[in-house]
Amino acid sequence: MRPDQPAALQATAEPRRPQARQPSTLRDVAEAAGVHAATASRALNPKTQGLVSAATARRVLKAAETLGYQPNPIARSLKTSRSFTVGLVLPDLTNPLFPPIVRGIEDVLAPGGYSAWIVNTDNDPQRELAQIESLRSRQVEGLIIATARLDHPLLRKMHDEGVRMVFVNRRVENLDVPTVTADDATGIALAVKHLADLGHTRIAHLAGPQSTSTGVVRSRAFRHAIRDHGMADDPSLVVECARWSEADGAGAMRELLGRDDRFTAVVAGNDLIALGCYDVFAERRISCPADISVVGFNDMPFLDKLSPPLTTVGVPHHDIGAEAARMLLDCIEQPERHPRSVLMAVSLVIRGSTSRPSR
Amino acid sequence: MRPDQPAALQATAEPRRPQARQPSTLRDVAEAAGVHAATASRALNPKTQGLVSAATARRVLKAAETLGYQPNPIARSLKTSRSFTVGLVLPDLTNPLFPPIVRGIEDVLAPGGYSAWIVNTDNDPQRELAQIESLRSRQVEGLIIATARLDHPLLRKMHDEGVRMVFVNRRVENLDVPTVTADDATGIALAVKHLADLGHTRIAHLAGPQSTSTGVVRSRAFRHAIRDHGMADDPSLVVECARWSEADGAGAMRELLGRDDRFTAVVAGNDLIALGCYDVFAERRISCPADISVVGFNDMPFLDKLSPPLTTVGVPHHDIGAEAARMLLDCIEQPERHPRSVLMAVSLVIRGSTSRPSR
DNA sequence: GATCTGACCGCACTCGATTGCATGAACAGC
DNA sequence: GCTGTTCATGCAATCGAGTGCGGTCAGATC
Repeated sequence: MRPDQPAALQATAEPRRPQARQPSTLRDVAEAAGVHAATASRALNPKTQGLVSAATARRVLKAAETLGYQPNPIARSLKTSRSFTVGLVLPDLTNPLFPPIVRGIEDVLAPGGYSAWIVNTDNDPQRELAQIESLRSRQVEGLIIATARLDHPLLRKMHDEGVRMVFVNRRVENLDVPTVTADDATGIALAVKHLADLGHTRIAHLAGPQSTSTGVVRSRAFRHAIRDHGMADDPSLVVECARWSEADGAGAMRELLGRDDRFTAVVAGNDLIALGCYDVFAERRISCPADISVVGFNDMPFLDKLSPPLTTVGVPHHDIGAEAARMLLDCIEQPERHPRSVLMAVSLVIRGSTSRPSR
Repeated sequence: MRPDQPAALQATAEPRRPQARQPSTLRDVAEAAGVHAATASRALNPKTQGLVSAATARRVLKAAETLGYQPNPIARSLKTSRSFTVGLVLPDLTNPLFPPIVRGIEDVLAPGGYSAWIVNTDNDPQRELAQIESLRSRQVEGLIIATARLDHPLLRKMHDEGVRMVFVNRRVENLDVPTVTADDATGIALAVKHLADLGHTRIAHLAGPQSTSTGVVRSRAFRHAIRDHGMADDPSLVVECARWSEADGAGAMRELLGRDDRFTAVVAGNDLIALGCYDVFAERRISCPADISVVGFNDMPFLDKLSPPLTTVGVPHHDIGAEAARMLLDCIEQPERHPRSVLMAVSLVIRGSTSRPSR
């Protein structure tokens, strides 16, 4: 004590910013309850509560309550090497396909006490590596991956290292990792059938990247469906897009129109590619669906407000996310359980971009 | 060594899952370099590297390199109480307005070595509290908040506690927190001027929630602009939406049509509200823009593909996020610097939903 | 009354990195 | 040859929580 020093000076010495009264720790609780920190720890943890007498447990709980004690997740993670966090690896959050999936994931994780950490890779392997390393160094307990390519050494290596993961939408060739995808083949079959029923006989396909399982499955399903309906499997009616993007969809559509304009309908690899078609239609004053019908895939938000509203294959975004999260939690909490993969049911959403052919 | 035991059995004893050879620690590096862990720590940290001789620093760096050493962020956080993580509090990620903002934030954070942790509140104060507490317990170094309401006790309390934060899009009444918003008033003025120039004389406004600063600023700007153009400030032409949603926008439009259908144009509080108008137009076979012109706000993605393409006020989403992140980093790294707020410039994006009035 | 049992609790260490302090060596100056 | 610096490095504590092990004490048993 130095009574000669003005109190005011002492006060101004420290609190430049109103110090967020630092949260109480386990030791504080222990002290308040008159026990050792170890005892407080056991009393607070349901799994070890039996090691403590009921009376002291109550005292500790009460102390924790009045102090508003919140365990420090960082300290806990350091000691237990658990984080109750999972990583979510997306190509790009601005693709409207993903936010509903994210919400589905979070809705399942939250009740289990887990949270998701979202990163974007922009389909750049460098970025992907950096982001995944960042997630792993933060002790995520598993990863939900939406960026898989058929040939994906990084993911293959991680699988060999025993990293727990679940794929959504896409898979890696010959890699036995639990996966949840839409039933792509059925979706494409529905789309082709719809067009065939309308009377289309020359149907083109703007395929997604053949470096992704989704692109391969959908384009293979397209060719099967075409033949199933007695049409010729004409390779000149299939164009591959390098990426799942509007710009690539537009490019592919221009390519297609350059090759042959006698087709009357297009099955796009996904909705963004279909949007690319719309761009080209606007450019060249092609009328949809009068001149060309278009079907998309995914039923991402707001398609019903397009001009014309896009006919597409509806997939249960939210459920896909939820199911992926459930699968990952299973991997974490019941490692012995055999991993499973699921196909989610799809349905055709018929809107204004498809009609009978006019030619 | 127990040569009597078959090697195969030894192999199967342990590695059910190919153990992710655990990452090397600072002690491993120190040992490899033949120094103490403390020395290794100093050698690896640029700020303390001067305390170590150049020769040992080199040895340590090399050892770290060959071992592929990555510092454990959890242990570091525990000791330094820094996390290089900021929290990002959104109402709902599925609102297409936010993903581009998120990307803007990440683009600024990443070069600084920071990451963002995204949470959704669904505008539910309970959830918001829980999510923010979760973020704070994870030692986030600051928060970027997109859920502010004019009256927001939680945020006010956090500000009093010295929590570093930045608001985006909206603010809290009388709370001096750095904020980055679009120039709402100018945007609305541009919209009204555009409609007035087209010849509209009865212009309605579907206001956003008046519990948000954005809702208040935009509706006030609307009334000012109306008077500036010599029109009557008729309260029956303004309807408030309870939330910034398509459904509420539709409800408000129905209400407006019930009151008076002589208006020829609508300034919607934001794009989602404008989409609600589209829904009602479809419902009642009202033609846009022939019967009623509509202007939105925000220029969220894909509006150009609507039918009709929506005229709206364009805001620099990416830059808003980037600027918010910069401001937060300033708060963190230069606490003495006086906080600033910025208005981002907007521009009118004229598309097909506005035309001269037909009546 | 000595011994045993078992419930309860505290000690001390650990997780991995950081940092104040102390030690030691090398070297200059007298 | 002795003292005083300076620089490099090691020691040990710390962040907050979790946990193996051992100690204490009450009550039961013979």
